[in-house]
Amino acid sequence: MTSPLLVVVGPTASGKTSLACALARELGAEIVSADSQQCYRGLDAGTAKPSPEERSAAPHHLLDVAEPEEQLDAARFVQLADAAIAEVDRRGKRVIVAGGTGLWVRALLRGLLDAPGASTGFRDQFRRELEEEGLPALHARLALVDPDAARAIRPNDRVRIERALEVHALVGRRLSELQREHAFAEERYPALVVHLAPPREVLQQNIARRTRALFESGALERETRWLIDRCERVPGARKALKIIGYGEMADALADRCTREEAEERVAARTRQYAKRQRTWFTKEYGAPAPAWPPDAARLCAQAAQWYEGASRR
RNA sequence: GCCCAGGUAGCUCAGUUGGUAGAGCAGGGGACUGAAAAUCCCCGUGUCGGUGGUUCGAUUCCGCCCCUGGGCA
Repeated sequence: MTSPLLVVVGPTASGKTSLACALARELGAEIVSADSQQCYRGLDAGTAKPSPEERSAAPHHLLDVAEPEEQLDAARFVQLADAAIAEVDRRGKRVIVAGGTGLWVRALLRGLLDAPGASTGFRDQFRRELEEEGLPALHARLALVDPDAARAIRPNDRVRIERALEVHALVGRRLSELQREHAFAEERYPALVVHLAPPREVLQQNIARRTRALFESGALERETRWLIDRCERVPGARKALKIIGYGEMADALADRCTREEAEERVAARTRQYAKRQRTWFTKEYGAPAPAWPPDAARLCAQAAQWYEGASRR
């Protein structure tokens, strides 16, 4: 009933898209994207979304499924991905999951604990309290209701302090307890994970080249102008300026910095992001094979055999 | 040619009333259960431009030299 998944993960600019497309073509598969930014409409070049040509070579799912001002979270992603996988499966085709958002891939394969999503009411209140009392007071409050969570969460990590308090306020149970019970123990899909990780120099070159092209082509500027215009009309769209590239380009357009500074900043943030991804995926799926570039034909044969075995079970 | 201001970490700079120096950024490592391209934690030896002098001791004070800005000729 649960279809087997070939999962391609790796840092940004590691070649996930082209490998996934090549495998999809050979295996007659469709691709489900696990990317927390490419799911938004209008943010294309800036998020390195697969091009129309790539998308016509292999059908992609979960790209362009939300507006930039909407918030797609990990739980919603899992729902959408489950539906997409089921639909592809129904048509008798194989599924490849490709993506760089570690939490989303983990949530898809092993589930999330059972708790409500973000509550705007709670978060507005939290923001007010944060201003009035300061973060240390809120961390101290967490220590009262959930000492284990308070110990595990750094006193400066406002995002996690907020979430832990939120869960406690909403369901009356400790987040630390829910985490202990869940422990990512679900096995939602049989999965073969391919962890792509180019050598550092290759990755840095790819990032530099991609960043250069983003600025040179004018695509980032065009998308940023569109986004800025949207920010003025649609509440909530501003959060997209946090995505690597758009905020920096917005700064350059408003003369808060030069284009060169913006480009350097974008490249640096991308490198840092890639490093966080490498850390996550290495911990999660082990160190990648040192051989580079990956042998697509061999992977393809392996994958075909694996799909075979997995669906026979 | 003269005058002024500088030359300290990969970059931008702080500092040492004389006891060989530290921030931000970059860089490296790590954490991560509905914001995750987010959020957070840890990591700082570098001929303190060169060379003489004064001194127990100079990156710090003095002389000369080199380099970079700016001004005057």
